[in-house]
Amino acid sequence: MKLPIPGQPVRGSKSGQPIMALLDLLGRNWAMGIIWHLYNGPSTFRKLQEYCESISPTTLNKRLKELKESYLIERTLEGYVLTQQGKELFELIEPLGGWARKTWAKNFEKPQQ
Amino acid sequence: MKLPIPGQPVRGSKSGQPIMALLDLLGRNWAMGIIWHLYNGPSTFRKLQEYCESISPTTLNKRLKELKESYLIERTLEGYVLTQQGKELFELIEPLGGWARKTWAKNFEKPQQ
DNA sequence: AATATTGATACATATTTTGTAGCAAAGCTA
DNA sequence: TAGCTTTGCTACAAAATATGTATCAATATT
Repeated sequence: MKLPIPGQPVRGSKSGQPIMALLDLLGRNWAMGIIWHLYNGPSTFRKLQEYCESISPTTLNKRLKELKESYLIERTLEGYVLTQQGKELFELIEPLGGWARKTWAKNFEKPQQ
Repeated sequence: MKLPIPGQPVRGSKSGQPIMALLDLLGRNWAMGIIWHLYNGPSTFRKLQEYCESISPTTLNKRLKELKESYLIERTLEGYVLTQQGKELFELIEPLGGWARKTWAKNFEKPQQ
């Protein structure tokens, strides 16, 4: 899958508006999950495989490459880590957690008896 | 593709933590793009097809169904619209737009001469 | 009554992901 | 130093998804 690059055509925008490029990147299987997990600290390839419970190594490797090329993660001696920008991005996504739990999940609760 | 429901196993979490269910849902092709476009107001199926420049009707229809069943959009006489929760979700995602443009996109600019 | 628009479906093809196996490199252990 | 283990990753077939084009029935418009 082609790396979505702001300013170049991406899925959703021929002109490659940055937000569309970002949504294309983040909208790929597991991309946000990887960022989510890495916020807790460095993680090895195998640890990420465990965390992301059903990711295949092929896909994990593809996502890691894409996120690296997008300046969101990097590989260090300790394993994969978020870059400064990766952390910023996580912090933007982070509020979804509380909302999902406090608001959205309520829709799916079984009706009380 | 199975609808990800909080509290049930989803990609990324056997226990179906709400955030994982949400990331699974939003991580599907075009899901965030659809929400993004609908924030501007009601839109018909055909309009969405235009906006989401290369979505196929099959996929659009699938995403619309999923987002409806997830209480994020609904169909009215005016077309598809965000529900209250859909708007809340958009507002959580919205800051990504500015960040993508002001921070992230800079990485990809051609080096100055 | 004829035409256009809309929300969708059918279906073949293309793309992506999974799942399993396995490999080479590096680190430990005896 | 010879064997285990762990790690990051690749191969590859099978399964799941998405695309692209055609088309349809229902409704709106002229």
